[in-house]
Amino acid sequence: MDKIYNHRDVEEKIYRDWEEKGYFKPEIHPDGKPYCIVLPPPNANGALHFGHAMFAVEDVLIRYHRMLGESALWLPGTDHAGTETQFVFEKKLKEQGKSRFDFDQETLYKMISEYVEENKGGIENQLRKLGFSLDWSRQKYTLDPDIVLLVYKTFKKMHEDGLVYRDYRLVNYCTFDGTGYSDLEVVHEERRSPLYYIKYGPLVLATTRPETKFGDTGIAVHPKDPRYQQYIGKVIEVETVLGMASIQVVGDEMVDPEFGTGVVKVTPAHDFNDYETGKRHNLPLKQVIGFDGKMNEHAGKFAGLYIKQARAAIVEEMQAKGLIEKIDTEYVNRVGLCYKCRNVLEPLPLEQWFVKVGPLKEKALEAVKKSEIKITPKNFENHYGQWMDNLRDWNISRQIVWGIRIPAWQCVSCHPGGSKATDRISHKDSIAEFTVSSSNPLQNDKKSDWIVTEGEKPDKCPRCESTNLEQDTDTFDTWFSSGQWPYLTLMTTKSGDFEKFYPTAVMETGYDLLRSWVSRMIMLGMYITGEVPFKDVLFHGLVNDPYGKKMSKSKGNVVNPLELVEQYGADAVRFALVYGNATGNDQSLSYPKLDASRKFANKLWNMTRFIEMKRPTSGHPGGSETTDRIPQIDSIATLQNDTISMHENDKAMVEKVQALVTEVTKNIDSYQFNFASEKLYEFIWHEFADKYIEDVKNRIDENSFMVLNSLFVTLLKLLHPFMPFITEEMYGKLGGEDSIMISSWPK
RNA sequence: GGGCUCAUAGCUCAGUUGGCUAGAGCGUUACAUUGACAUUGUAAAGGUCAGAGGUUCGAGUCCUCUUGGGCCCACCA
Repeated sequence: MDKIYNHRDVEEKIYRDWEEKGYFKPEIHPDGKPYCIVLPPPNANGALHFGHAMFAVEDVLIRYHRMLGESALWLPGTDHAGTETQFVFEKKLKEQGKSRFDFDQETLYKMISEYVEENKGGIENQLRKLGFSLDWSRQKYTLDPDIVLLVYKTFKKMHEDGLVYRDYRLVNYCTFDGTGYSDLEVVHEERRSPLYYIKYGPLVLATTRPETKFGDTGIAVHPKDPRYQQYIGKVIEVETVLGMASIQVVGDEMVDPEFGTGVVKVTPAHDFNDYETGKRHNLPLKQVIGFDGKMNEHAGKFAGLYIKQARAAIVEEMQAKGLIEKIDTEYVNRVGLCYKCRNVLEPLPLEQWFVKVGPLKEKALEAVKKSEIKITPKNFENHYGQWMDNLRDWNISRQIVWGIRIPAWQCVSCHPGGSKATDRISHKDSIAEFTVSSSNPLQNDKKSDWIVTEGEKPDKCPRCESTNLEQDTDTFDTWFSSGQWPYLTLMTTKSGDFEKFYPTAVMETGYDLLRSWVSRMIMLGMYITGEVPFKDVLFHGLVNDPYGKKMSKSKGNVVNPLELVEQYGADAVRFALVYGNATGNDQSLSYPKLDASRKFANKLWNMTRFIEMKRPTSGHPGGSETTDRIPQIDSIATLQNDTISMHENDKAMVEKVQALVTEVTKNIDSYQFNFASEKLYEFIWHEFADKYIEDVKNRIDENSFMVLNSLFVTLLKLLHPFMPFITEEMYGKLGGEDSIMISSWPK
C-alpha cells in the first residue's frame, strides 16, 4: 500500500465496478422493505453545482437503507427546465446574430432539443463522480414520451374535474422574453419611481405610471372619504393630452385615503389591483400596451413608443398643458422584475390556463397538519402552511416553445381569430384581437371553447364538425410536469415500481424549493394518486462562498464542486458538506474543513495500512492476498458472546463500538447527519486510533488482532454511507467479502 | 407591513427533550515523534454563549423586550 491515500486511483474504478455489478439497483435486495428516494431532477442542460453536491445526504440515506437489507431505490432523472434552457439557448442565438423570432415553433423546439441532447450526459457523469448510488437503469427525463403522456392525462383529468380553466387575466408578462410568468417567478426590487400628481378634471390623483392613463376606465376614491363624496357614482369630464374624456368615479375600499390625494386612477388592463377593482365595479378593460412593450393605437399619437419613451413624452406634454400639479421625484416603490432578465414586468391581460388550487391545497395542507408528511427541519412546516394559505390560482401557460405543449385545441371556424399565441411569439401586433374579441373580458367565459386531449389532435370540432383545429401554442410551466415527478417516474420505470415504491420515503431538496416544487408535488401527487407522494420532506441549506455570500455567476464567486472532488476526493467533499452542518442550515464553503476531511481519509488509509502490517499471516514476502485473508467476525454480538478470549481493553472497545453503532444509527434515522459524522470522526480518530491502536500495538496477538480488524471493519461500515469510496477500497484490503456497499449494517 | 432565521473561541461552525466543568476544525504556543500517518501524538492559551429582564433547583438551550445581520412573503397607486 502507498503511504498516502490517492483518491484518483480508486474512485472511478470503484464506481464502475459498483455500477457493472448492479449494486445500485433495488433488485440487490428483491425481498427487502421498499425504500425510495426520487432525485430532484437537475436541469438536463446544466452543470453540477453545490445544490447537487448536497444530494450527498440522499446517498447517505440510500446506502444506509441498502445496508439494512432494504430494497433501496434512488431514482435519477433530469428536467427540461423550460424557461431556463430556452433563455440559455436564446443567448447562444444572439451570439450568432439571430433570435428566436427567426424560426417557427417546431424548428425552434427541434433546435433546442438537439442542443440539450448534446449536453445531457454531462450532469449524469458529474453525479457519478460524487459517488451517488443512483440506479441509472431507471433514469427518466421530463420529456420522455411516456412522461409527457402522463402529463397530458393529468391535464385532461384536471380539465374534466374543473380544476383547470382558461381565463383572460392579467399576468406578469416579460416583454423582453415574450412570456408570462407565475407569481413565483417575479422578483421585487425597490426603485425610485417619480410620483406624478395629475389633474383629472376637478380631481388630482397621484400615479407612477402616467403612460397607462389611456387605459383608465375609472377613478376610485375611498367610499367614506368626505372630500370626494359628491363624485362617487358620477361620470366626470377630464382633459387629457388626447382631448376630452369622460370617466366613471367609484368608491372602493382598496383606496388608502392617506396616500397621495386619496384619488386613484383605475387601469384594469395594466395593474393587478385595478383589475380587481374593475371587476368589482364592472369597469371595462382597455389595453394600451402591447405584448411587444410598446404603446398601441389607443395611445393615439404615442402609439409605437416603448413604455419608457412614452412616459417621458406624455409627461412632457402634460406639463406643457398644465395638467401636472407636482412631481415627487424621490418616491420609491417596489417593482416586479423578470427573474431571468431583470427587466420590469408588465401586467398584461392574456388568456391563460389556470390551475384552481383551492381544493388541492386543502388536502395538501391537511397532510402536513396530520403528519402524513413530516417536514424536517420542522420550522418549515410554518412556511409551508403560510404559503399554502395565501396561494392563488396557478398560471401554467408559458409562451415559450421549450416544454410540453399544452394539449388543447380550438376550432378556427367557431373562433376566427381566437387568441393565437403564435402572434405573440412572432411579436406581431395582436392587441387588436384582444380588445375586439374580448370587449368585456371581465365577464367573459371561454372555458367551453377548448378541446383537451391526451396529446392527439381531435378529428373535428364537436360543434361545427370543422376539421380546422389549432393547438394552443403555449407550453406548460415546467413546474407543472416536475410537480408530478414522483409518480411520473415510478409509473414509467419498471412495471411494479409504482406499486412497490410509492409513496416514496423522503423528498430531500433545498429549502428554496418548498414553494415552487415541494408544495406542488404534494398537491398534484395527492390529486392523481390519492396518496401523499412522500412521507418525509427533508431540506438542506445552501452552500455559500467562503465569505458567506451567495454563489452567483454574476458575482463570479461560483466554485465548481467537481474541481474540489478532483482536488480533495469525492469522499472528502461529501464529508465536509455534512460534517458540522446542522440539517437545513446554510453553510459557507470551508477549505479548512475540506482539508480536515481529506486528512481524515488519509488517516483511515493509514489505519488500514497498520492493520495490514500487523496481520498475523502476512509479512512473508511470498504470501498471496487470498491465502492471507484475515478472519472476519462480522457482528459485534459474536464478539460479545465470548467466542474468543479477549483482553479486557478489547472487551471495553467492543462495548464502545457497540454504543457508537447505536448512536450513529439513531442519528441517521432522525436525519442528524452532522451528529453521525462528527461522532464517527471523533471516535475513529481520537478513540480508536489514538488510544486503542496505540494500546493494542504492543500486545498484539491473533485474538486481539481479530478484534481489532473486526471492529475496524464495523467502523468502516458505519462510515460507508458518508465516504463510500475509501471505505470500499479498505474493506477489500481488510478481507471483507464482496462489497461493503452490499454488506450488512452493524447491529 | 407580515413571517422566518441567525448572533457561541482569532476564523468557520456544532451544541439533539433545559443538567455544560460550553465543544470541533483551522489558526496560535510548547514539547515529542520519522513512526501505520506529505505527518502524527501530548499538552496549553483563547468564550461574562449579542444586550437586558423573566421562568426554573438549574438557561447557550424556554419566554419577553432591545440591538445588529440574513432570508422569504405582500396588489401600496
